[in-house]
Amino acid sequence: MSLRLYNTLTLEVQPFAPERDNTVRMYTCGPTVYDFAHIGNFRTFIFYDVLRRWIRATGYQLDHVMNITDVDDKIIRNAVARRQSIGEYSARFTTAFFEDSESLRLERPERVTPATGHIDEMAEAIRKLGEQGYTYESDGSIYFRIAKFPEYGKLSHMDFSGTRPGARVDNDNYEKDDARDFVLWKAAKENEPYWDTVVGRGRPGWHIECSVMAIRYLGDTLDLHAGGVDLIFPHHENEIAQSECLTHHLFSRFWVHSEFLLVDGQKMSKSLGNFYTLRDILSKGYAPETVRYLLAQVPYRKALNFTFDGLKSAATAIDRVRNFDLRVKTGKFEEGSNPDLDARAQVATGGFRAAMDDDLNTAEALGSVFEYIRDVNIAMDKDEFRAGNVASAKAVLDLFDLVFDVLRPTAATDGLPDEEVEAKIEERRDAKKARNFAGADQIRVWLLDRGIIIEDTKDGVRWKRKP
RNA sequence: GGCGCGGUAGCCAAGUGGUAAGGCCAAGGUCUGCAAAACCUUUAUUCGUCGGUUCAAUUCCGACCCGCGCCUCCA
Repeated sequence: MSLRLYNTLTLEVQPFAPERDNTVRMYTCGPTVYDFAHIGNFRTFIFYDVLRRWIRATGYQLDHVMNITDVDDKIIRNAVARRQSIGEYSARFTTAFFEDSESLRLERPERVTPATGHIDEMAEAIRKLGEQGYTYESDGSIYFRIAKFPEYGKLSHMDFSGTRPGARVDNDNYEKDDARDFVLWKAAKENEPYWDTVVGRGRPGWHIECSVMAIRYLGDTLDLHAGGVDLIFPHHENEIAQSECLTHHLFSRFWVHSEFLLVDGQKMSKSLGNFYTLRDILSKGYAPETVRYLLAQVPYRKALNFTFDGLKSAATAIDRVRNFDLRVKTGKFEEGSNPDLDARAQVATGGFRAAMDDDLNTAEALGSVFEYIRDVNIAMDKDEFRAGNVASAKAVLDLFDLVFDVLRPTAATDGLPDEEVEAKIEERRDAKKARNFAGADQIRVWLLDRGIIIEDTKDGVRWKRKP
């Protein structure tokens, strides 16, 4: 079985493979850096990351481009309010975004492209669209005339044929011929940053940056374009219109969209005020990988209701896998190998792969891992697990961690050094030998207070740091 | 109103035309000096409601109810 993905264009799950050679050309809509990203935003970025990792696990190379929207109305508004340039203002949040991404263990796309680094190319694209008659000007701004693109609506599956033209006014008070027309280029206004370009003085509309940067780096036709479901209309619909009128080629073969993160059953959003940033969560003492696990475990096309109970549950589930990992890596097993257990591992990895191939069904993939863990724990309890089975157990854990990447605890900044922990464990061992259990328990509590958890096993003492 | 998604145990959640994975929580138990970890048992005669097709439906069809999202900036 090979990778299949739900394509918003066709509303079907379809086999996915790159069109040319072995490289997947993928574009994802990145953050608008006007504020800290919230964990709803990060649900989508984690989805990109899982998708990336599984595309590579499938055996493809990746050329993944993600934009940074570093010029837009909110950035301008906030920068002006602080008497900063938009560059100064957005730099801070771009940095914060990548810090958060790193703590969530998100792989960095092959190319990260800021909008402000591509203004002239956007202007040139707009000029070309104008040459071909797809645009019109109004008060110095340039609009895309959707009436010229009959396929408009094919992604969002909306029918615009009955849309009546008429003078309507959008939020920015720009005049448009048709309510659905969208702005490609905004005329310079007072107190706003602008660029002098072949289409005049002003700044780009939002949608054009993605079209221009995607085509520039990945070619006329992408294999895959991803984003949150709220971008289907109008953003991605507009990208298609611009791009396909520009190149006269299909813009993207696959469109893949992640569902929302909800809070109290409602979309998490800045405007509703019901959002948490990653920093909010971490300050409550949760490890970033807990957030990663929580957001990755629910398949990306299902809305996920965020709760702190869910977060706690995620932390415990990670612990279960880590305990098993520790048991595999530190256990003392008899020589030899139990063929049944290697076969069992095969079933687990096979189930995991099949689930991931099926439109990234992470929930089912996890089921496969947890069933394996239970069976092997049982085998270990019965002393049926052999040293020769360690390799296949590690293979299951490696496959799990290739996607979920939560086994490694985020390093505590102020932990007790390993040597001190070992020394204390030695001290406790002596106390136990002398049957001084009170003393031994005291040491255990002392260590626990410092985040060290001691476990006595028949093979000796095992310890770990509290997550 | 149009388009799309969803309603499965206390919570999260997978799934198939033949009788419900997995995780968390809870209770009891095994093991242990005590813990921890691990394991065992218990927890949905039932999958929003009502019809239909079928030998058989949670899974297919229809109607209805409820929730969410997009249709305006938005992951």
